[in-house]
Amino acid sequence: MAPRKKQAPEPNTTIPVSMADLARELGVSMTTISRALSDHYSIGPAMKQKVLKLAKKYNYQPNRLASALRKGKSQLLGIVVPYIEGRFFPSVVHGIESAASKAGYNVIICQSNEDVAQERRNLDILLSAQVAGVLVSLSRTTRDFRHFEKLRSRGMPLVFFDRIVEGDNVNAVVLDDQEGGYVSTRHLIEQGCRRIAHIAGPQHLNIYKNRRQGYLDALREAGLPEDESLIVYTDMIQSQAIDAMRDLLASPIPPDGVFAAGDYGALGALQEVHRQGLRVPQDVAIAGFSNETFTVVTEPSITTIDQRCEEMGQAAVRLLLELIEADGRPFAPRQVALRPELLVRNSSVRNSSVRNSLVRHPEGERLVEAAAKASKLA
Amino acid sequence: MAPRKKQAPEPNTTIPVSMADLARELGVSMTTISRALSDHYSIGPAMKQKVLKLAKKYNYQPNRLASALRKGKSQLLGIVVPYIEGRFFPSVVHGIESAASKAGYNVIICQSNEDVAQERRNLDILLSAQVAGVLVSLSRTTRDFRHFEKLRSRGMPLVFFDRIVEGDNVNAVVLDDQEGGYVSTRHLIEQGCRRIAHIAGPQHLNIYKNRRQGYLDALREAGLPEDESLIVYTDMIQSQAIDAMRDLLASPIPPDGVFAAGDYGALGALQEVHRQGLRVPQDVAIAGFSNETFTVVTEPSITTIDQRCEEMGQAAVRLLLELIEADGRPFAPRQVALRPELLVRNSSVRNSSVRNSLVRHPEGERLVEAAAKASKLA
DNA sequence: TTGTATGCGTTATCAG
DNA sequence: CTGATAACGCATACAA
Repeated sequence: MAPRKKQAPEPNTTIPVSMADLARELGVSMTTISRALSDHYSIGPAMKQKVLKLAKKYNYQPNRLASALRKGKSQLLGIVVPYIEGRFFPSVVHGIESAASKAGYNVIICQSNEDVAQERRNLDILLSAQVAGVLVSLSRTTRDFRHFEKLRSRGMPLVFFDRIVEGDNVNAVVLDDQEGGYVSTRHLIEQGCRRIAHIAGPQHLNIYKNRRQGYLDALREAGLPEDESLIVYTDMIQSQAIDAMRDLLASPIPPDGVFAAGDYGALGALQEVHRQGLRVPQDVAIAGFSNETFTVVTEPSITTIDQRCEEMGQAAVRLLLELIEADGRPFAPRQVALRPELLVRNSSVRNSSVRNSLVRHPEGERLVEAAAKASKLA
Repeated sequence: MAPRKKQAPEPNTTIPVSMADLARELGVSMTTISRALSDHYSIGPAMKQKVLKLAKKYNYQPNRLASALRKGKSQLLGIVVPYIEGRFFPSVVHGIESAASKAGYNVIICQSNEDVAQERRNLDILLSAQVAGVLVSLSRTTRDFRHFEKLRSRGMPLVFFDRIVEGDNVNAVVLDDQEGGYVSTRHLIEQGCRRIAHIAGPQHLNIYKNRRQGYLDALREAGLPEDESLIVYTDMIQSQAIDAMRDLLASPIPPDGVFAAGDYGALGALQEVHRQGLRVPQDVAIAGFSNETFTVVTEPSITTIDQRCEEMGQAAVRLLLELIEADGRPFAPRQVALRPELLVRNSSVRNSSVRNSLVRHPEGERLVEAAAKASKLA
């Protein structure tokens, strides 16, 4: 029996209306109703109008569950991210939701909390929910990828973003970190730096490895020596960057520029340079990576790389929709690498004419205002 | 006809298995399968084991769509937020998702982009998706609340958070902003400030109105005069706060403390005080609001109010689940106000002994590390 | 152009 | 304790 409440309903309670109800009211078949509502070709315009009008009158809401059950595909996309915090993932999710909703899809969001087991469970849940496709950014503890095999065997469209399974048989969207390291370093070189240090992150993580490689590429291109003593490996946290910078400044020939593979590294470097009474960017120019919110509020503001978070989300959705539309037909997997954007700010600009024009760093202000807007109600 | 592909399936493609399949294989009825899987009381333990084993063998995944369709309720919660960016909303969503998934629910997330029309559309979509309940933070352009009436008439459980519909006939979770303004100001008073300015936000927004009221409460309690010339109204952005601070410092008796109703206000104040060669906190102590990420990286770090974002999400889910479980039975609406947490940092601590112990501001470091962790892969 | 009939996968009811 | 059956709301193959 239907679980419809037979008991006396609450005072102002409306019971939802179904296609069958509309059909009965109009004295036509459900088929007709269905066709009118889904804008099927074989439907008389007069009939269609009548149906639409009645639907509006009764405030008809299609039941997407029923539709999805029947069609075997819902209008839902699943997202699995390690967590929804910090600057990066929320922005990507923002991009995903926007792109998805524009295409008529909604998103179910799951957090793996950096835990493979939970990642696995999330995938199962999304399968159960009959989502049309899945977007995944890997948990840090994921070393074994069999659970994704399961999705594949079920024919579930799958796109990775940011933290991806390496290889050319997966669909994925990433930032071109190597390019990011390259343009940052080249920028420092263009500003006259000749001895550029690198505050590196953990090299088992691809992003940091690639940023370092980009740094080396730029040095090589400029004919500058690759000096391992100028590279300090850290966990990319502020305190370690401070130590790193202290060591670098204590060396016989201290650096005149620093490319940090993360903004917290750049921040630590900036603080230590200041502490030693040196000037940024005149004595040491600094560039970071990730466009953290704080990079525009430091004194001076920090040059950094924007990771195109929203674009990443959009690109991932685009790819996923293609995959969904392919509907099981052969589809050549694609890996998309987004071009990072160098945001030049005061921590790196030595040319004074350029510098003056940058003092107001408009893109920075935009960022600050956007962030202020984004922070609660402000 | 079922849309099951009749064409030759892809090489390693598995077709999903249903209860009917299991029933056939075991030679029992679907009813039995259903009961075994849903742990119904009237099922033999032997039978149950057999079924569970077979389910595992075939990797059975229940179809939640079918279940929800039949039961008239899904295991989905809907969230409508203005956007997923900045510090606040992502954290709340994080809290919501965690609490929901712990209770066996998943969340569909929708952005209104500060647009009532989209907010309305989102609610319709969520109704269509047959969610079990809805969590809403109002768009800024929402002045008319009839669309929520529709949810109510459908008996859809609804909880507001942060940006709520005022009144005691709604379920809502908010931060106690007045308390926040109060404890911040009292803290400044305890640090010896006797002339405390207030950088206020737009007063048509409740949060800012309430923070201002809390500020006044603290002054009154301490017997300090309420001086309107010490209150500057801004849109809570950095540039306006700089101007505000300049004016305040130019007055005949400049303030020795500033409570800003937002961290961007505190930041601007800090910068202007420094620019004028004054010291923070010795000459002017400063406190902000919202615990933005940058408040721990400024020099000095900024005392602020934590908004309990995650707790807010959790509380909202708790309330919503109660509502869902009440299942239409009379439920007295409840408004929950979370206690804000004062985070004392260097911008406000004048007592040197306390100050030294705070130089490392452990909660700040935790924050920084968490943020670093949260920023991409770091 | 419209109608009839059936099934998607699950669960509730009722009878054994 | 188990089974047969109907129904949730919708979409489609097929007949008219």
